[in-house]
Amino acid sequence: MPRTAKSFFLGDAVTVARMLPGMDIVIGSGDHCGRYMITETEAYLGEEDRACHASKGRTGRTEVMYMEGGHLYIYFIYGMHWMMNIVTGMINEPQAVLIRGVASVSGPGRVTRALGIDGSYNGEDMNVSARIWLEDTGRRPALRAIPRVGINYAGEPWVSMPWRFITEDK
DNA sequence: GTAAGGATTGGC
DNA sequence: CCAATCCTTACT
Repeated sequence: MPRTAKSFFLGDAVTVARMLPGMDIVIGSGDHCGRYMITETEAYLGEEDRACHASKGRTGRTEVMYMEGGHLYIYFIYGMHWMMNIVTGMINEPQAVLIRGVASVSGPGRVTRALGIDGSYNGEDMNVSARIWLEDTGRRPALRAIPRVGINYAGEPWVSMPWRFITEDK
């Protein structure tokens, strides 16, 4: 199965977040080799989106979000969890999609633990990386679109935007 | 330098 | 409900 075309990542985060469920993350590095079907995503859409880290502007942490779509934005939260995001859009359009679930693994912290993702993947380009990439399986599962979680601080309208996508069969 | 809080999880 | 646990950001 071919690696997803680079153009796929250049769309806006909401569009990409809707298309990711059903696709496979393929990760291969030594003792961690695997294929994981994405089941849940959340879109974070640029500096205007108060829930998006880029709403603080360009900082050391958010720098990778300003890169071209296809790069990984990995950050550490609550002193114990890695979060995995796929950057989307053109250069200087800070958007990303949080991977909240893969088949049989629910929760973004559990996803990174299952895949062995850590800070060393921050900035990795899925278009060229030899250890992690995306494959379009052609599956397009039915989705529920509901508000994002854990972002009450963002206020309206951001807290109510239905930018969390989860496969119906869960 | 200091302080506040977090795109979560697991345990009580 | 709440602690864990440390990084990022904002402010002095």
